[in-house]
Amino acid sequence: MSSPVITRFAPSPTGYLHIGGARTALFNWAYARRHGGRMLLRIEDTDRERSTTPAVEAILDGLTWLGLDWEGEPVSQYGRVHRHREVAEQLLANGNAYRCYCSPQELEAMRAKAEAEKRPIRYDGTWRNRDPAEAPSGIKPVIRFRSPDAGETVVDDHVQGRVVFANKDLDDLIILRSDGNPTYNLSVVVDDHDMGVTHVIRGVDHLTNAARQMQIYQAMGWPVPEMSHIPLIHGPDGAKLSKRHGALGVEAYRAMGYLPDAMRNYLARLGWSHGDDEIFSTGQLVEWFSLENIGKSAARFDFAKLENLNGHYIRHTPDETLLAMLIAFVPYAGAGNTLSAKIGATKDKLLKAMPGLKERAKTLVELVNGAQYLLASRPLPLDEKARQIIADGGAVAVKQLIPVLVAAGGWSAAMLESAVKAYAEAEGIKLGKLAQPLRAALTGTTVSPGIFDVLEVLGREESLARLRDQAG
RNA sequence: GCGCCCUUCGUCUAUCGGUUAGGACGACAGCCUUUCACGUUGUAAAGACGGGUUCGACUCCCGUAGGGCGCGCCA
Repeated sequence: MSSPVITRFAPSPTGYLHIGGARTALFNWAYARRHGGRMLLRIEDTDRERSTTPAVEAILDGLTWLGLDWEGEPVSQYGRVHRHREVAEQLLANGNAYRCYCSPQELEAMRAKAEAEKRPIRYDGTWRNRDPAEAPSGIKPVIRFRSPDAGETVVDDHVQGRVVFANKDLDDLIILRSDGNPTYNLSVVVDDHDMGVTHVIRGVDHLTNAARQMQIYQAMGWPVPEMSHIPLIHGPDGAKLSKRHGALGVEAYRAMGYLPDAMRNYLARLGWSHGDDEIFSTGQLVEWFSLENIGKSAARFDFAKLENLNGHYIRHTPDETLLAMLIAFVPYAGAGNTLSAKIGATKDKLLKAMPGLKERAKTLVELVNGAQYLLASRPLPLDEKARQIIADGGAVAVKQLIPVLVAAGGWSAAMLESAVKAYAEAEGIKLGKLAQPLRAALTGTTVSPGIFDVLEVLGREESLARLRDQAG
């Protein structure tokens, strides 16, 4: 029996859960599920300056919204500093680490010089073999890991393949800061080891770290977990994600009205594939997921495709469920909470209109917008100009009434206009005759997006019925 | 600058030496619908470039170009 799979998602709480992190979490989650294992959650909060509690909450929220659950309580990395220090001391004791008394200024100068001379930017090993007796007084040392200076370190990665690093290119990294706090590469190794993580799945930006971490594993005589470094997600323009496009937190996607199911499906398909399958359930994802089918190149985030998928999921969600989702969504839409009361009060009508509504919406935002004609309070709020137009009447008024309706009731202009025209044509009557029923629409009770529904509001049910018969 | 990685339609991808290079989104055109949407049919659209290896390369190797990531007392 092989040991159970344990994966982990280890975000640093310096901001929201961004889209790349969400996908990393999804892959870790899917892999663990696939193999009947567990996914752990560890908050990498050793950077006390930048870690915040709201960020932790945002991450937990995001994961929960996406439906990605983890095993047990989230582990605070900072809560384990004592253990990290202990390991650093151990490394020091067995000669795999040493104290370095270089000041930050010296290091900065070292980097600047290397850059000016177009040499690789690395720590020069000043204190590597220097007698600690020469240590300047008053300077608190850091502890550096003694990286092997010859040979190579090989990362056998499930996604990247066999990646070889020459040890001479890996300098002696700091594992314990002068203030006694551990740094990332040490903490990760210690935690992954102590937590029994068997599979590390994270972004390729950690590939070089993987090599350094392997050296620490080896120095400690610990088994190295299976590594998988997944490609990054780029913005639509191929460049790094920026705030303007994909680098939004998942809560932004929730606010845009995307469904978690669609999100999961889209994210899974971004960089991973199962033949030609495009739309699949989470169950299928779990059943099919494998590291081997993760591509190696970065993928661009494509809103159009996400939107299409989301429309699919909206259409295939049962009306009652969708209504519930809509109600739950409103507080996140940022449109103001007055809507939520209205939706509550309009539940029955909404549910009735849902079949027509959901076919036309690609996001929950569009769904709300499409339902405006139901949500708008009657009589519709009219400005002075609109009032005058209504007071008038006659043929000209129809064309003027349409914009009023559009503005006041949330109809689509194109839809309403063509509906009115088509209706007049079908009835063989002049457009002007419709002024009165259009006025009624402003104070009436209900309409829905299709032409038949708009006609309903015009109060001509009998003609409507006739048209429907004609249509078959 | 040094190291590592990547490169198939506009985008996400399939292909794991032999295919008319397939699918999806998007685009365009038609059908359905007396609107919109949904649905549906079809069309255009790709192996970065140059060398090898091979009977045969999108697929393997080398180089070039382009892109990405890393090189913090950040994670």
